[in-house]
This record gives sequence, C-alpha cells and structure tokens, in this order.
Amino acid sequence: MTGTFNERVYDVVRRIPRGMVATYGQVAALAGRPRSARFVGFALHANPEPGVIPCHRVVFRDGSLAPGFAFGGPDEQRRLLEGEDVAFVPPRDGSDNAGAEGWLVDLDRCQWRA
DNA sequence: GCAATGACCTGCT
DNA sequence: CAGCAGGCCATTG
Repeated sequence: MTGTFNERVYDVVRRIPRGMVATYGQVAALAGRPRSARFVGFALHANPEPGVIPCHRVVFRDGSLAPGFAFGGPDEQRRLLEGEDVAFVPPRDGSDNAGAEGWLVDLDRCQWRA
C-alpha cells in the first residue's frame, strides 16, 4: 500500500494548510501525475483515513466542489470551508456552477500553492 | 485472477 | 467559439 500513487495523493492533501484549498489537477501534479487527476478523486473517495484527509479542501479547477459525492454533503463541505476562513465568491456569468448553492471557492485568494 | 470503472484535466478538431 | 476524445493508476465486482 505504501509507495503507491494513491498514498502520495493523501500525503499532498494532508499537507494542505487550513484555510486553503487545492485543485485535483494540482494535487495530481504534486503527486507526480498531472494527467491522472481522475485517480485523485478515486483516492479521496476511498478515503481510508477519514478525519485525517481533508477531502473538503480539494475542489475542481473552476473552484466548484463535488456535488453529491462529498463526505457528508455539499452543504457540510461549504460549511467546513467557511469555518476555515476560506473566501467564497458568487459564480461568474458564463460558468456552469456545479457546486453547493452555486458558491465557488475563490481560487485567487485561497488556492494553496506549494 | 480478469475486466471495468472512477470526486478530472488538457489538447485537438 | 464549442464539442469530443484521450490519458493515467488503483480499487472494486
């Protein structure tokens, strides 16, 4: 189990500081597989260590969250991000928002950079 | 043990 | 400008 791409993803997500969010592509890139963002979601879905891996800090490239697949519900995910001082912004015109309540994370201010 | 799918992203037509 | 297809590793049935 150790030394797998999946484990590397958990390590990156776990390194995300509070109040910051990372995108799947970014986590995948930091994990060493910029073209394997799909498996990042798979890894988080497996979530072998809940409470240790802040899956709610991982969002899409657009800043939207994962509707229906959140650990406890999209409403809970947005609530957690707000509780961590994460900046939320209304959806821009022209962008289809698939997030919770149509609120997107302000990647310009809260996107975690290595 | 084999086969198919999976919270995505990027590039090309 | 918009739509379509491909790519990668691991987990589950």
